[in-house]
Amino acid sequence: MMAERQALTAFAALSQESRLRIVRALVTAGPEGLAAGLIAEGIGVSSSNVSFHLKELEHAGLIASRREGRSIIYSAVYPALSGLIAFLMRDCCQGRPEVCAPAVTALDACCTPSGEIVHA
Amino acid sequence: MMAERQALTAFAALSQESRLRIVRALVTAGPEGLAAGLIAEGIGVSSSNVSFHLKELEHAGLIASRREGRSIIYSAVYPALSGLIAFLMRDCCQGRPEVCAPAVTALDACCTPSGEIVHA
DNA sequence: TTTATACTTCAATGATGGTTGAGATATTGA
DNA sequence: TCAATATCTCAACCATCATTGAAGTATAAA
Repeated sequence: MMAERQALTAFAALSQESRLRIVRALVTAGPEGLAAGLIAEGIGVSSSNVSFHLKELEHAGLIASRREGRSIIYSAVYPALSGLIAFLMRDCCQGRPEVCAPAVTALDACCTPSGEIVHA
Repeated sequence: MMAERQALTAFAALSQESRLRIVRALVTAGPEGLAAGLIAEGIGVSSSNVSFHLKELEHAGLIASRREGRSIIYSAVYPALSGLIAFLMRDCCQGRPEVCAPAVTALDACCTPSGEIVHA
């Protein structure tokens, strides 16, 4: 059960443009993750800057890192994201599931890559 | 489809202790909402302070307000919360649903009030 | 209309956060 | 070992945010 302080740290981490883009990139990249250099290139910031933000995200528990050769690979910590969602929506409907059902549906849809397939 | 800027504003709004408590209180309160005074009392801040934070949350689109007599009633905007979750987890699993399945489960469980029932 | 209640607005203060660039550390190949 | 690559640490600067208290607005009751 995620604590309030943990949730606050996570939301603070996600409230900055570069960091939100990093997390989105790692969420879509999957468990294999991405090297710091690739991330910096992808979001268009300096290496020192991406390093700062990666540390923030790691401290918040949203991403994890491992060394591979001279690269450091970062990846999303999916359970932390699940926990955050659960914290936000806990006891959301007071016995009225129709109130929070759209949220469940929205999350279910996340497993359908890149929207256009929905129209197929 | 939620835009990045909208998500950033929402996460920034949720990254402050008083505001996170306000949202949690309104999420559990349900669509009827709560009067500003009750919210201030519940989280233990001054009326001027809760007013400031309620405005922030309203600008972020996470809560809505309506006047009822001399009270102003605030309530959670559930679709905004769903949208935020969807934005964060979009394309999360790259064809591997098992990666994001725990998030779906966590959210499903939100309709089961106060956690302990999980152990039953 | 006067008084009380419920909230909001405003300005001033102190605290926190983001960016930058220079220098340091770690790994690899020549 | 030397040089190149990849990333991190640090300090300084500027910008943004939270809190407070006083004054203002809106509604309702006496």
